[in-house]
Amino acid sequence: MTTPARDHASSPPLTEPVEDYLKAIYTLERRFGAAATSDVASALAVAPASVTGMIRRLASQGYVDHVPYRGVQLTARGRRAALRTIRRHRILESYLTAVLGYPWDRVHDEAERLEHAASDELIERMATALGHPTADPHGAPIPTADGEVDETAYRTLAELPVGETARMLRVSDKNPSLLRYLADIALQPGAEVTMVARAPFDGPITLRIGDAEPVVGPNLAAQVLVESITSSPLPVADAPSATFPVSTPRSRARKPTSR
Amino acid sequence: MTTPARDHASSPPLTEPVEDYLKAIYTLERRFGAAATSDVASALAVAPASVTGMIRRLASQGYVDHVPYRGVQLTARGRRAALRTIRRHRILESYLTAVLGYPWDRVHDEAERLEHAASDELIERMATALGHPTADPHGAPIPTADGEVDETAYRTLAELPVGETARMLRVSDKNPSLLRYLADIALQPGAEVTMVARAPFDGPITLRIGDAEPVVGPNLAAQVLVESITSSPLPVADAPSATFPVSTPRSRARKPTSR
DNA sequence: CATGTAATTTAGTCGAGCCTAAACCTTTGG
DNA sequence: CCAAAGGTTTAGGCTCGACTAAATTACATG
Repeated sequence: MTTPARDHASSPPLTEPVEDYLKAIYTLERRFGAAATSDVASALAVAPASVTGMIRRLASQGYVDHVPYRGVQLTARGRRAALRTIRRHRILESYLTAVLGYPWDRVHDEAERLEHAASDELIERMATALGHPTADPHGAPIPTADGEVDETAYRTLAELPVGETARMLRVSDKNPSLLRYLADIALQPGAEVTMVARAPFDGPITLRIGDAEPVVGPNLAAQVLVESITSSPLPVADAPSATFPVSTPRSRARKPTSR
Repeated sequence: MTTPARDHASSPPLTEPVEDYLKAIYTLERRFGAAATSDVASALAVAPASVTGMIRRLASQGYVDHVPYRGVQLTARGRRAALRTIRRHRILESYLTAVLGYPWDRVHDEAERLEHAASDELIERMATALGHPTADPHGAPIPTADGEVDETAYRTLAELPVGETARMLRVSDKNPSLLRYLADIALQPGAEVTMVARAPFDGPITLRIGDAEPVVGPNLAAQVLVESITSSPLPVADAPSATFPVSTPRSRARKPTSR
């Protein structure tokens, strides 16, 4: 052991913009395999040229691999950093919702700012206070402190065959009015939803949630992730649970295939 | 009423450094009547020339009045901004201590970062959760949401005459090891302390706190603010209070005399 | 009252992140 | 297969907040 390989030493602390870039790249990479400059730019509301500049810096510090004109991918180091920020964000959202009574459509912005300022200690205290939740209020899985996440790709509600019932798992936290509407029709993580009918040509979709039969557009349905309920009829609501759904644990993290 | 005097409209949001400068200037101004460039510099660990630069900007935006070579003072606008940040800081400290179990010697740094990121809504939710405390864990008064603070200048423990008893009110939150020591000898806000003896020539000071008689240096005693107990014998501890002392309300805010 | 010292300000730079405009690849459609 | 269209990068600038070094002011003291 010459150099003790202090590999994941805490590194110099990342700036706020850097954390935001890494988070955005992580998400885009998950979705498309690599993050395009213009997608990062619009995710961060920044000019494409600015992205190129930042990417150069990130690459020089070993957070991303960049093939000019071809997009970026996170290195292991970059991935670790991104997941750390995402963990903070999701624990903050969980805490704000469960403990401080924030409505689920308004936690995102708050968490977005706090995630850069909160110490590891604070985050872990919050996680402990919550009993180490595995998902945030929108159903997004919370990475563990050492960078494991469930990255399973679930189906969207739009893809659910007519007649089938599924459990609502997750929705993006970024659209407050969508979230308010979903709360209205009781389509929240943990809820059971049945595909009653789907009009042709991307027409309206009729669901059953509890006793109600809301009709929603295909765009909305495409934003909601679900998991088919094939097995047990229904194990009832899992507990006298609070406002905040502690989702069932899902499959373990999985390293991205390096193609 | 022509122009509705939207005087304290929220203004453009302040940057982190600006909030830090205003806070530092506020504190120094309270202590010395005006803030000297070099004092601001050392409070913020920044070069004096940097302070001059920032002060120029703050003055041009109406947050401070600057007389070159003579120091700065906050304008009403600057004072409002400073107190807003201070309120955030102190509520955060209170919350972290009372709800999340932070020890009082370690809340400062965390609050220092969060105070720039937390929204008004978050701060008010925390304040509500705590029952709108009037002082933080170190005894510092919490400004109200509309900028009122108790600015009474209390005596230090070092000034307490021999034989007199006082109530410990406050100590700076910035020195963790001092805070740990104070906790050791039970010298915390609300505690009763008696001046037993004071050795001459700034010698050691003997106190009585409960049944113990700790001996402390004059430097320490000078950092602790107290209030003489002249009136009632002692109204007992005010409640089955938590770890966090909700100090008694003190006299109202008072505008600084403009000399 | 002159002068040395300490505090303050000016002058000139720098890096981080952002911008616009212009040049440059890649891809795709004719 | 060639050219237009998009996406990407380069070039050149800007602001904020910091720095050092050098000039300037205020003040204490002999």
